[in-house]
Amino acid sequence: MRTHTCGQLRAEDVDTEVVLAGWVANRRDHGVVHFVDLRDRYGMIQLVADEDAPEGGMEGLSGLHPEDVIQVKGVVRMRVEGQRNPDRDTGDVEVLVSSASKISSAARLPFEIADHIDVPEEMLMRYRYLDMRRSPMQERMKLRTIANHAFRKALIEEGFYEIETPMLTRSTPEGARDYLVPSRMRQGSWYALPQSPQLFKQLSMVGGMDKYFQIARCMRDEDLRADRQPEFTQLDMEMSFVDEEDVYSLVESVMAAVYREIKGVELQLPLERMPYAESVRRFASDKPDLRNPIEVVDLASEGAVLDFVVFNNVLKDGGWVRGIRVPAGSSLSRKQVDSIEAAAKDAGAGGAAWCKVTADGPTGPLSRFLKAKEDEHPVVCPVGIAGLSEAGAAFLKALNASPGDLVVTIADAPRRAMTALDAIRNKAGALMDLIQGPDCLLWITEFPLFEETDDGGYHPAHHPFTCPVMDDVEALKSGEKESIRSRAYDLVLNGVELGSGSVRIHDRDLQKSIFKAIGLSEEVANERFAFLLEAFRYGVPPHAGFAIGLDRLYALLFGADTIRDVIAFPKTATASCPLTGAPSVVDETQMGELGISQLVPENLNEA
RNA sequence: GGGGAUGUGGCGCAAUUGGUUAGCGUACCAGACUGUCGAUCUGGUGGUUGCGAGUUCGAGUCUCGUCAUCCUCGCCA
Repeated sequence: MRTHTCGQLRAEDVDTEVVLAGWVANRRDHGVVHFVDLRDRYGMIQLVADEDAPEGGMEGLSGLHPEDVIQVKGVVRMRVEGQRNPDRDTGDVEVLVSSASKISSAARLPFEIADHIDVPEEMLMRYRYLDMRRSPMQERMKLRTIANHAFRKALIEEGFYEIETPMLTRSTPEGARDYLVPSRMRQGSWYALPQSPQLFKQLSMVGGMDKYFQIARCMRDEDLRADRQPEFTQLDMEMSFVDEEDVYSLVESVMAAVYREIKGVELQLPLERMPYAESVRRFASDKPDLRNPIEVVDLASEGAVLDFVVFNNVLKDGGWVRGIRVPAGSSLSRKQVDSIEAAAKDAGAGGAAWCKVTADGPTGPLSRFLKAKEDEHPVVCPVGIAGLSEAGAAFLKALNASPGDLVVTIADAPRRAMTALDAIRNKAGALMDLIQGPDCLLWITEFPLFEETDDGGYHPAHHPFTCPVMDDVEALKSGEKESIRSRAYDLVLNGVELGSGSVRIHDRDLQKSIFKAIGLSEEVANERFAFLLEAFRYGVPPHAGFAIGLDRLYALLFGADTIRDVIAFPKTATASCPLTGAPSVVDETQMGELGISQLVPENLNEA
C-alpha cells in the first residue's frame, strides 16, 4: 500500500516515485496550489499539487478533510531554497502528487489532532485513539516499548525465564480487595484476578526455575489516585538461593540499563540505602525525596516543646509534635505560607503552626510562645535572635533555625502527623525551589513486619510471605509484634514508591507462625494457602524477589504528570473506562449461566 | 466512606457580581487567493449555561440536591 512512510523521505530520495498513505493532518489551499500534510506514526510529509502536477494531483488533494485517510502517488522533489521547513525531518522535500484516493473519511473531530491544544483529560480518554495520533502519546508508547525491551533484555541476559502466570486465580482476601470472576463450570465459586503474581512466582522457585520475571498486569479493586489505577503493570522478579544483596544488585543493574536506554545517563551505583526507622524519623515518610534537604525534628524528644495547649494535649494522647525548618523560608509570602498550612490540612492534620525567624524576634502565629514575657529577661541567643524566652530559644535551637528561616510545626496523632509532615516538607521544598538535581533512587530497608490495624490487630506491612529479620524472630514468639523488622525493602524514586520486595519465608513452620500472628486460624490458613504450604514440604530454595511499578516509573522517566499519561487505555478515578463505557450492566441470561442474580436494581447502576 | 476544586457552542475562555437577543478566540463548513507549513482574507453553521428542584418580577450568576471529572484522607497485604 505504500513504498515509504511519511517520516522517511529526504533530499536523496528526490525524483523517486513514491506511494504514501496516512492521515490528512492539515490542508493549505491557495487556489492554484494545494498543500496537504500527510501524517503517520513515522512523521509528516508535505504533499503538493500545483501547475506542474499531473491532472489527478490537484483533483485528489481537493475536498479533503482533517484526518481523512488517503493514499497518494507522486514524485519526490526538492523544495526551493527559502521554502524548506527546518522544523521537520522531511522539510527539505515534498511530494508532487499525481493521484490521490480517499481510503476512509473522517467525521468532524471532537478535538484537533495537534500538540498545542488544551483538552480535558476525560475527552482525551474517551477518544484515546485520536489522542494517540498526537505526538505526546506517540512518544510515550515508543518510550514504553524501548524501556520494556531494555528490562527484558537485561533480565534474559542475566539468565531469567519469562514465565506467564494465570489471570484467573484464587482469591486472597487478606490483601487488597479482589476483582472477582464467577465460575460457570462450578457455580457459586469465583476466580480472582491477580493482585500480583506473588504466589506463582514463589511456586516457580519451588519448581526450580531459579530466576523468574514477568511484565505482569495486576488488579486491585481499591480507590484510585493520580498514581494508582485499578489495573497496572509491574516488572515482577524472583530469584532462588539469594539474599537481599543479590536482589539489590540485580534491580540496580536493570534500572541502570533502563536509565542508559531512556535517559542516556549512568546511574551512580550502588544506590543509597536507609532503614525504615531512620527514614520515618528524619523525613516522616517511608518514601522520602532526598533531593529535598529539609528534615523533620522531633521536638518532644529534643525537649523543646513549647508550652502551647495544642502541643500539650497532643503529647498527652501519645501524638507527635514535630517540625521542619525551611531555610530562608521567611522570604515566603503570607499566601505561600498559607499554602503550606493548607497542604497539612489537606493531608488530614488540624493545621500547622508556624513562625518566621528574624533577628528582631519571631513573627507569625507561633511567635508568642517563643518570646520572653514582659517580666522575663530575654535569652541571649547565639544566632542573634532578639526577645526569646528560654523555651523559645530551645525550640529554635532544636530546629537549628537562624534569622531568615521559616519554622513549621505539626502536632497530631502519629499517622496523621506523618502524612502532614511529609506534605509540608514537600510543599515547602517546592515553594523554595529546593528540589533539584539528578533523579534520586534510594532503598528503604528493614520495614516493620507488621502494622497495627484500627481494631488493635496486626496485619503484614508487606505481605504474609515476608521473612522476618532473624534477630527479631524471638520477639515473634513472645508476641511483641510491633518491634519485629522484616527483610522487606522498597525502591524509592524522587519521593515515589517505585516498587517493593522481600526475602521470602521458605520454612513451612515459620510461614505457619506468621499466618497465626496475623490472626489467620490454622484451618483458614490451611484452606487458603494449602497449595503453598504443601509445596513447602517438597524442598524449597531460599528465595527473594522484587516488583517495579512500571507505570509509575515511566510517568517519572517520561515526564508525565500522572500514570494515566503512560497507559494506553487508562481508567478514570471511579475505575470506569470512558472509551468503552466499562463497567456495564450485563444481560440477565449471561448472569443466569453463571448462577448469579442482581441485588442492586439496574436503574441504580445506570443512573 | 470523608474533604476539596471544577462544570457556559466541539475545545479554550468571557458575561459589568440577580437585569435586554449569553460574547470572544479557535476548530468546523463555504468562498477567495501562486509557495504555504498553527497560512491568510471574507462569510457562515453551532450553545439556553452538567442534570433536577427552589428563591425571585427576573437566575449562567443565589440556595438545596444530584451526576461527572480531577486532587486528596482513609484504603491500596
